Amino acid sequence: MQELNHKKIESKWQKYWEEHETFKTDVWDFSKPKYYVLDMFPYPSGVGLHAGHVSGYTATDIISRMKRMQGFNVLHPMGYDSFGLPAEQYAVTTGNHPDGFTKKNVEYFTQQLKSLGFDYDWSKKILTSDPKFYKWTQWIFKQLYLDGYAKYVDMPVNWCEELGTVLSNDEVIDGKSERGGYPVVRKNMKQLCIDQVAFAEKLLEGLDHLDWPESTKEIQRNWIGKSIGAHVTFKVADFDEEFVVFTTRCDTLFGATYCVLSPEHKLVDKITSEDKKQEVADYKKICASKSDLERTELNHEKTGVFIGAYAINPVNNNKIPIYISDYVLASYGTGAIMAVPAHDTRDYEFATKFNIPIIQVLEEETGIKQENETKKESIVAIIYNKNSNKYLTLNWKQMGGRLFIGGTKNNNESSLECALREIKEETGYINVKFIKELPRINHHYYAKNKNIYFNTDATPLYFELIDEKQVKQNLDADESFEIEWVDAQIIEQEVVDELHKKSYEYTLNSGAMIGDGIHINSEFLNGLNKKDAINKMLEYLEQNNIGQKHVNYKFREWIFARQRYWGEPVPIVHMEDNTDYVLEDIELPLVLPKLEDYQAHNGKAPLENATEWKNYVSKDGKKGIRETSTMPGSAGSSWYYFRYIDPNNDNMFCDPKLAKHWLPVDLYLGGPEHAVGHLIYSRIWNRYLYDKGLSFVKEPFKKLVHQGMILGENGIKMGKRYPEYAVDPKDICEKYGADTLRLYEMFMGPIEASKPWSSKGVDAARKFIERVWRFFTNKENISNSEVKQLDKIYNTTVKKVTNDFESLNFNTAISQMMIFVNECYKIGTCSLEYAQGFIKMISCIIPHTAEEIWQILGHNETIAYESWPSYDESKMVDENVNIAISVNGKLRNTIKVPLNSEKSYVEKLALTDQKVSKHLENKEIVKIIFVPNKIINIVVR
RNA sequence: GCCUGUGUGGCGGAAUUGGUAGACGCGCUGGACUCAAAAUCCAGUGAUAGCAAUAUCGUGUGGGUUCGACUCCCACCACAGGCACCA
Repeated sequence: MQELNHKKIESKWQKYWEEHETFKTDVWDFSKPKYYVLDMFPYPSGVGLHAGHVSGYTATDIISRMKRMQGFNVLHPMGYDSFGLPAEQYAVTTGNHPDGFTKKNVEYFTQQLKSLGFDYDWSKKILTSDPKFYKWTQWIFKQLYLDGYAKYVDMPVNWCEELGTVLSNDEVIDGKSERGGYPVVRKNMKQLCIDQVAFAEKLLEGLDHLDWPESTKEIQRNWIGKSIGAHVTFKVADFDEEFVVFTTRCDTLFGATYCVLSPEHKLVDKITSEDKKQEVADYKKICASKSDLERTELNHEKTGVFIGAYAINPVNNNKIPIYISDYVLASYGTGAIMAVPAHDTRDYEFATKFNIPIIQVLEEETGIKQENETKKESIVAIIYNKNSNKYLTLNWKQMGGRLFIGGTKNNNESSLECALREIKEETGYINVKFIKELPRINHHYYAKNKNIYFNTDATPLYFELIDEKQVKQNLDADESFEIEWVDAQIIEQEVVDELHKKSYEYTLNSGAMIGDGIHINSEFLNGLNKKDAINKMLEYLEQNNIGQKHVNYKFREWIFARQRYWGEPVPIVHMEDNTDYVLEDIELPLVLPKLEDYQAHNGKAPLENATEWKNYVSKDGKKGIRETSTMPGSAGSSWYYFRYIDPNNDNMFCDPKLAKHWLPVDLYLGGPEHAVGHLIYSRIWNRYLYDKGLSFVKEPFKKLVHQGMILGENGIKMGKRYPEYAVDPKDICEKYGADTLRLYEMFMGPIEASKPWSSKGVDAARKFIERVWRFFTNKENISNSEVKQLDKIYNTTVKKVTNDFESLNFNTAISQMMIFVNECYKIGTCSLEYAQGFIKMISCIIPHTAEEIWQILGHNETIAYESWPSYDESKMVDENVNIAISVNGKLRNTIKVPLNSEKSYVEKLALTDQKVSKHLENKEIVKIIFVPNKIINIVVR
């Protein structure tokens, strides 16, 4: 028997596959069902593959190998997302064109991927920075532009005057540029954008049908941020002006007591009163110098300025003040809101700070509504003692349990007066400090002592105790309770009355009532719940022409231009006559010119320096300047999955017949970090092409799986911080072989989980491969006749491995294969048939070793196209089966009985079993539960 | 704060239409082989008590449903990821 020499074997088979073009896919062969399995293509950095790449690529490799053996025509391609920052940096620092740098890295990457034995069809390799590829990136962009989805839009950006450039949010710190510390302001500028909002609804709808991780779908939904509401128009008092607000709660319009415009709102300057001009200008200045990040900072106390103008509430014609505040974002909705402090936490905060009236228009309802109720108004007073951290309660014992102070209002008495009176009468405390009034509650209850059903409008009030001073109580005859100070825990456990419980809950929240309830103070909405009231109000708004239903998205324009060199040139020319000209198809690709200086100076795009290149003269002699921004990194990756199918087509981005056959991608694997970037952009581009009839699927990626991170042996992310714990796949490959690395990474745990590296685990993987090698290359172990003892384990293994591979549970598939090998060792022999079946399965994970064993077993051809093993269910069941006997759910013994034994038979054995019967002594058997072939449970008393 | 996910031996991790918790691997212990070691093969290995048979406990915490709960329900805690004044 020969030694397992991984270096020899691996290079031998890699050479074989390459020479025989084993994995070349004939995309025009439609005779077999297709299977398209795709990895997120890497950025070809100089450092090469890391351990995380290997786990993802091995997973798709296993699937593609299995599918091929199952008779699918498999497409498993690889390429490089080769435009982008590191190559740009290289150009800037060395002054060399990034092309060579990229080519070198691509070569290094490809060689590494080949050394891992992945079954990529390298004839389909693509590079996004290759003019042959980006010709079509430009072409698709052109279609987007011609169809109006790509356009120049005026939008607010972070502008730094000194640097002369636009900065992204994370490049701005404390209102100053990260580099240089120059002031940054928000400014409107023309930007080349793609209107992704136009696809929002289709993107949301598409998510429902995708086999993707729920978390990723949720991230995309949040990102799109759909909210259904209404636009409502407010007129400005004393001006011939109006503004529109977006609200999801138009049912609360009667409670709108002020409006807020974002400081950037275009109406602000027009309607600000003379005496407020200075204050408003100052406030606007402060806001402009803040970045988005700062503006949305946590625990940021509300600020704002009254601008001296009033709006007219369109439903009741009330004059309400207009403020500006940075809690209203210019970029969301209409940049203006109606504020309903009673039912919105932020508005409540603002209103209490600026002493703006709060009108409650929704009341929660507690208790059960009855016929013939007596209406009344009442209060609930909650008193908190700061010093003891306790609340004052009245313990009514059998008469009603633990309550706060409650009482009915007298005529013309305010809630506060009533509360103070009741506190004094019932408890004798006189020095309490009023903190706040909480939302009113509509409560139904039955008063036993009076035999009356009441419906009370109850106002909870919150007080703090100033001192312990008490006067004599003044109780009615039917009032009998103990006064007790208790802590929050007791309140939560013992205050069960719905009204009092709810009142207490309100003390814990902000003063705004967000929940559902019935409308009050709202004229035609009174008595309706939230949903009905929204519908009725929408009807009213539309009838009276003051608003209409509106759907709003957080999703914004996708800025599609960067002031960088190493990206696709935008095929647009700004002509002398101020028109924009899009290049003809024949003028594509618009090739990126070489430059002497690749740096962006003063925020100007490097291509500004390409003087010759950027000056454009059309056939008929018209002059213009080319767009000098380049496309963002995500452009090429938004459609590359098309190009793999037809990489050399010069007439089209992809032949429609091929696109129709091969898409969607059946399995897409890559890191979760692309959840909202690449994975949304790809869906948008595909959806656009679908609507245009150029793609034939609504969604490009049918099933998506994210591979988890491989952590260092210390459980921390590999990287610069702990270089001693970083693992380079190259070293493992060298020392243990690619097969060991592949097997180990698949055995570590579930593919989606992040898991720590273990060098012991690598040893174990190598050990298992050697164990397989030793057994199956030893001719004495392989029998030409059947080995019946292996029937059950073999068939079970084939079934489990097949299913586990299919669902990407590679760790459990491997463990099952280990069980099979253990069994082979135990028995000492294995039939040729089973040995071959086993080697076929494991060849997906350790292809080099498996090919070699396959050859030793007597084959001349590659194992890659052998048919996948099948299994026989009937051979998977034993004649006998173990049944667990439990007494009151506790396991007492297991017995072996014939398969499908009757209950009566098992019951008799169970009851007379020695180990079991002693647990039955002196007990009465209540019942016996029997699950065939599994368990029998005897219930005793 | 909100959304999503996770929580099981010394470690990586199995097991969910509710039915023998801890598969498989690592580590550890013992045995065989060997002059010896490595490698290999075999056996054992959740905790506590006990010589043992065995008993009790045990899937983040506390309750609940059930003959029976890692699995279902309620509340809470911890960690990870995402969003965050989105009207």
